[in-house]
Amino acid sequence: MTNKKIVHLDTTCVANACIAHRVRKINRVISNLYDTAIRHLGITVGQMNLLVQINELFNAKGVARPSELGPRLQMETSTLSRTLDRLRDKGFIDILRDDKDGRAQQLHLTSKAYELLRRGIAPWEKAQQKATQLLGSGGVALIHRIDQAIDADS
Amino acid sequence: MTNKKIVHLDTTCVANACIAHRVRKINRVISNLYDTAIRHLGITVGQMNLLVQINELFNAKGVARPSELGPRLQMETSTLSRTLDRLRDKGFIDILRDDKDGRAQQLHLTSKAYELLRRGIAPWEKAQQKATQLLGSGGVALIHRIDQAIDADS
DNA sequence: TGACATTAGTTGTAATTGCAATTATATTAC
DNA sequence: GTAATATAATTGCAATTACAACTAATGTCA
Repeated sequence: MTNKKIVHLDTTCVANACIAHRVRKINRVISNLYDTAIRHLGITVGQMNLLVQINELFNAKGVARPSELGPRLQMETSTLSRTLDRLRDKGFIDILRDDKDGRAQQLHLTSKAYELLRRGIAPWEKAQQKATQLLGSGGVALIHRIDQAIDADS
Repeated sequence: MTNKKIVHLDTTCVANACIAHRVRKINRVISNLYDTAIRHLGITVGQMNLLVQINELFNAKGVARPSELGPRLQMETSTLSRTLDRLRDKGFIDILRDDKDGRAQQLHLTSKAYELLRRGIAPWEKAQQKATQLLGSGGVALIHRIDQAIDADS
């Protein structure tokens, strides 16, 4: 009297092995950690990271363009476009036409954005600490390695 | 004549270290891989994984309820609720009231869902292979460990 | 039994994400 | 120099995600 149940389809392999399933789950948990930590600033992790990347690009090259942010973040142009709109509507960036190239745009952080980033660093660090605890130092190192592999691949 | 540029704010630490930034980026790339592989089936990775989890729960316990899927996937009830609605609208599941508990529901895969899962396994394997190549075998193992750490934490 | 708390699920609102199709500008090739 | 091609960004559509506030049913305890 074993095998009482009729199993219509065995999906254990997919269930146990699927990388996408796990990555998406990890993403939900980690993103939530940071979103919760900075919610009181009226911004999400995605938005904060975007502001940071704009700042990095600007500091490194003197100019930040959407066309460079997309590949850097492995993000669709359309997604980026609308996230930038939202950041502009919230007063965190100015979106200017590029003189040299009529198709392109230049992104500038406003003083409100600098202020926000300054205030955001402490709560970000707390979330980062929790995430590190959750992932373990090996996990964190690995996330960085995977990230580099993805950049190299693209 | 070094330091020509005025750097308003140094965000290199956040830019280089942020775990959320990387996890979200990895999620975009990996999810895309699977979505592309199974798009012709008219379903997304998220939906396929949900069907698989419903099947797993059903095979293991004889019944699959939303209230068990949420914690299992680290997903909000509200998100789950609407994803299930969509799967029902597409004809992949039946959502029945639970006799024993008037608040709860029982989820049943339809034959259309079983058919879909059978056809989905081959493309899933191809995506899985690409993902494994991208992450490396050590990477895959660590993703699993992180996933377990998250489950243990909750 | 009846009040209070807990649990299961839904709905309003908003952000993130991507595909497909489109507009507008710039570049290349002939 | 014009035609074809490539690049930058936007918009329509749909799915994923979560918080907050809600309804409905169950469980507790006094």
